[in-house]
Amino acid sequence: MRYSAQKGTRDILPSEIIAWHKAEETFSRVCHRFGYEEIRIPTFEQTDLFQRGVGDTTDVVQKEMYTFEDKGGRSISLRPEGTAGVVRSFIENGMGSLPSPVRLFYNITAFRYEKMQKGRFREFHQFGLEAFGAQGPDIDAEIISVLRVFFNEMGLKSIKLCINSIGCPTCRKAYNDSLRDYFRPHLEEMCYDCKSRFEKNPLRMIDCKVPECKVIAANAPKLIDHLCDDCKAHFEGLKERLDNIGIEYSIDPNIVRGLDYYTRTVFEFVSENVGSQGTICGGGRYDGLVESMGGTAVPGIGFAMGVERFMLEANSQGVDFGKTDYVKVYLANLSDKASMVINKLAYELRLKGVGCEVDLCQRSFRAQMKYAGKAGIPYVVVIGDDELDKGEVSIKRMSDGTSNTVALSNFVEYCMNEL
RNA sequence: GUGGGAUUAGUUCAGUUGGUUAGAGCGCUAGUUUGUGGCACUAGAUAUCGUGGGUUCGAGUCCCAUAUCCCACCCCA
Repeated sequence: MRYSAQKGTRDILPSEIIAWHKAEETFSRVCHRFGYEEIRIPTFEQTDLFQRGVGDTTDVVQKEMYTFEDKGGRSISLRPEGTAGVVRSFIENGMGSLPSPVRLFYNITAFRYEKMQKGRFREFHQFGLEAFGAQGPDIDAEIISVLRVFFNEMGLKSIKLCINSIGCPTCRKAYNDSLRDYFRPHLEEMCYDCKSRFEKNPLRMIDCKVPECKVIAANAPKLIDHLCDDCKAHFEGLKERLDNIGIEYSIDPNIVRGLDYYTRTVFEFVSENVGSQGTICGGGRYDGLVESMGGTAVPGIGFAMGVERFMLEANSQGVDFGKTDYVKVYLANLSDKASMVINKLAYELRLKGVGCEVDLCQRSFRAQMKYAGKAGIPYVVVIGDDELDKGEVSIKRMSDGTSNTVALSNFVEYCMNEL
């Protein structure tokens, strides 16, 4: 045990990969069904892209990025999320001139230098999606419904949707003023951090974890009650659309996304079972982001789902991912002569698209049967000198032990059609 | 960044107040009279007991350090 996987990284072994394929395939299928197309973006970008895109003041950028200098002296960072890179690509490739909306999805790894715990890794996977150029709440409802369809297709029940609006820069400014009015009389009783937050970012005072502050903050005005008319109309529009298509949600005024770029709609899909890492998916609108990263003013919206967390939830809900059936038939040999014929047959089967296995370990016949049984291979054909003489083989179905006799000359075709 | 638990075979774990060659289940390999698997039975392989120090006649067991894993807080996906 010389080497072990680095902290926060893990191997996804063959026993798990079935579930991953199912999830990846389902996500991509559902996205395609809505008109989204896949994009693949680089694993690293220049550090500045994330500082600007994700936000200089966020925890993610301040202390969780894998940043290093390359041999040309450039500061490079492994992507901590997908949106910044997709926005960069959108601008760089002139996608603004494509018919709106431009809808993209992705399946990426991302990297955050964090202390690990359940459902949190340093290298982790995200399914994500971004849509550019749609202003109104229809697209908000659409991306939420992408997720609902995905969960439904995967057989997941009871994933709770929480929505909120965090307004636009205009209403946030007004809201900050009313927050200061509220907190000003209580400021003396509050913690050091909150006192310093008071001027800079009173929004943060709301989710302070110090018990005394919590009591005071409980009755603070909610941003959602102080939205400007446009933002309020947008939020009402979203609720109306979700109601219309029958997607349930609850409004959680405490959802404040950790990434700076969000505006208006923010939402989360939360596990109802588990607690702390229960946020399976988070997303929202980012109307100012493209412009702030050097593009034209184009509204955007997207989400990212933590695939590891999704898997955790799927497993705890007992989702059945099925099993693979790549190998259809095992060709057991009874002699060296038969083994030669078998190798030829196996090659031909594989050329024709039938998965099969043969003995590679010089095992006894009995051991070959044991192997085929343990490997879960559904059919076994035994070939020895008798079969070669008669020109006939019998194909045994392992599930019930019954067998069929087939002419050797017809064997490949039989496998292609019947197994 | 703060706090808690753990580390013994491929894996899950046992290991008494410190005392001889460190155990079990599962898995793996082979076999149970030579041509039909899953069950059962028999045999076998595999451990520098996380690493480095220390105490002791003697350490898997006690002490110190360190690494790693797991979990919670914070934050997030």
